[in-house]
Amino acid sequence: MPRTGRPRSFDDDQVVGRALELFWRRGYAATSLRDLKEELDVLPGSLYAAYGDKHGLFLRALDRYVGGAREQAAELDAAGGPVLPRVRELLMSVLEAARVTPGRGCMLGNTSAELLPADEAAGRLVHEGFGALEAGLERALDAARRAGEVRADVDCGAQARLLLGLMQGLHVLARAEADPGRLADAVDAALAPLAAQSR
Amino acid sequence: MPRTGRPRSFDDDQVVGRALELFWRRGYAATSLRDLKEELDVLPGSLYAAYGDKHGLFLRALDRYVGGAREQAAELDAAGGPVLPRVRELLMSVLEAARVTPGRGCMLGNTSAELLPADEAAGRLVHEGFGALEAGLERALDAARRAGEVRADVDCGAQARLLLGLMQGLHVLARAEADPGRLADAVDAALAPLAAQSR
DNA sequence: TTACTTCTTGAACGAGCAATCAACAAGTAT
DNA sequence: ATACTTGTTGATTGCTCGTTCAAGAAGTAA
Repeated sequence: MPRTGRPRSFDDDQVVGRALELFWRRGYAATSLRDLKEELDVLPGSLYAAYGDKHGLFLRALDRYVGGAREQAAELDAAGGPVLPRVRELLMSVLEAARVTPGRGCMLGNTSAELLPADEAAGRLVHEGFGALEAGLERALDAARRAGEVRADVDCGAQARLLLGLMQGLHVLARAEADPGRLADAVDAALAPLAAQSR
Repeated sequence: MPRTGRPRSFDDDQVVGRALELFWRRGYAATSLRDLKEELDVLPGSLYAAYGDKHGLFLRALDRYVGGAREQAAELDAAGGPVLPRVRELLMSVLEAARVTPGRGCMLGNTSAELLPADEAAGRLVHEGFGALEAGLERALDAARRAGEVRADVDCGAQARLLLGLMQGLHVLARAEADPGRLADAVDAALAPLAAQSR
């Protein structure tokens, strides 16, 4: 069935992507429609016609971020090979991101701090994102345990929650730290007890 | 030297305390002067005369929170006796607080997410608070190591940063979790490798 | 061409915001 | 009592916010 009417003048993917960048960097409330209009080059009326309201656009952007988190989680146990280095890389990338792109943190954690638990729609997406990361970590650790890379007596579920918690905490701490790299030894301290060969 | 002029009609400590409660629960931007006026029973003019502006009052409230964090940190290695149970209690209290008082999190983490690194004055206070907690944890673990409660090969500084990171992460995760208690096993997973007698 | 549908445009709306200020009140000092 | 200092009061300021809307533009359908 052919569509009728004037065609949309902007690219939906691109607008949601740029909106994500803004909401990620400045937060929900601190990002005004004026900011969005100037960064996205889309006038308020069009934004409202396409996404309902500011909150609707935010949810679209957050949903895209959750998709990215899902991909990151899937990569942890995608290919074979050692898992712990990939987990370490994921956590270290938090500190590296804080160094090269300060003041962004994690969109899930930011949203959690700013809008939860009041905003239920956002809460569902954040919960989904955290759930994907936790499940990805647990699957990866479990596979590593079966492969003998991780000690047999490790509770992979608990460890996954520990690592996810540390990851979110690093995002928070790194914001207040002039040199986020100072926190790197905490990552190794968390991973060391997992390795099968050590100790 | 005796003071002259009309005496202040409100109690400074009480006002700062209630302001902290508001900023803690709702965040900086989301707490309006109208909210403050109604909760504190102090009119805008008086607030500005006493604290300069909204941001000044916020810094006073944040400073008080930092003082509380400092006390918590000091209690970790104050009296003698086993340290690990007290550290465990500190982390578990995060989950308990999320259950009984949902949506508050940690004022340091909240401020970090909302205002850092842009707000330098707030940044100094948050850095001070995190620093006090990290130092308190490290001192406590170090004392426990000397007492034989903690394994001799533990890097107490790295562990302190790990535990502080986990603590902040739990604040973030607990907001998105219907049952924060689900995260308790992550706390035990973090502490288990420290204990001298285990394994 | 004409009718119809959808999207864009940009000004405008009411609401809420942080902050101000002149008039007034309540103390102290002499 | 008078002068002086500081605090309170609450209406008001200018501004920014998210949102709306009527008019026009750009496409399809017949």
